[in-house]
Amino acid sequence: MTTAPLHAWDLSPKDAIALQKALAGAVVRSDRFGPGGRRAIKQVAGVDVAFADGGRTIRAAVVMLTHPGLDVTDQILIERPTTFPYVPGLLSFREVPALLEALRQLPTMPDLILCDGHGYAHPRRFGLACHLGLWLDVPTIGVAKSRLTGSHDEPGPAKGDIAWLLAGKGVRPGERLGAVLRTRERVKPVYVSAGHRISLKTAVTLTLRCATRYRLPEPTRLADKLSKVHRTGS
DNA sequence: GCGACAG
DNA sequence: ATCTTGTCGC
Repeated sequence: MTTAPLHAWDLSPKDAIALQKALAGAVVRSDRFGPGGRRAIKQVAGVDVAFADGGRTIRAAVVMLTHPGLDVTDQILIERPTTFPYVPGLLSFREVPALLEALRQLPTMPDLILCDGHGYAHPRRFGLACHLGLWLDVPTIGVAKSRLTGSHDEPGPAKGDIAWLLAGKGVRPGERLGAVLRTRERVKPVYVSAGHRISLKTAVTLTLRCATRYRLPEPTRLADKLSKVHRTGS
């Protein structure tokens, strides 16, 4: 096998997996906000994508909000051809390129990004949130709606209740990969895991802080809504 | 070999 | 993810 380019998105599945293994070790899983590593979070962004034309077009959306006020300050929506198929475990190669194009159109880079998908809770510990965060060197959190890997018990029924997502057989079995968090009473929980430059504990705290009255935290919920806005409205 | 499998 | 209508409940 040839050496996988350290910065390319059009890789074969085999090379994409090799790249994930090579970059996983560079992900920082402790709190390092801002240039100095301890700046306050004043801006938080949510990102998500949707597909159109039977999957041939990918639409990336980013919504910027103030923190902790959660007032929307910027909204970006871009479209481009889909270039990578959906392959479990390789989601970042399909969505990150479009997300980067949308994020670079923001007037300023956010202090934190909430992603729709897993971060550390990934077969090779390199989910979409890790990949995007490492690429931009910005703190990121993975907030997924369903499980990709690992096992867990059912969290309590109250808002804020959690259950740990634990690794199955493989390297470090039983390792804590993320948290299954109940963001609203009696609603299906979400899976929270660290992306880049953040600890799991802080990821859970911030996700909960952004989850005001819906199952999904505001940044991600609004980005999801924006990505599905068809051309006609404004 | 047989399932599982983010969006 | 997307394809799809109405409907039950707070």
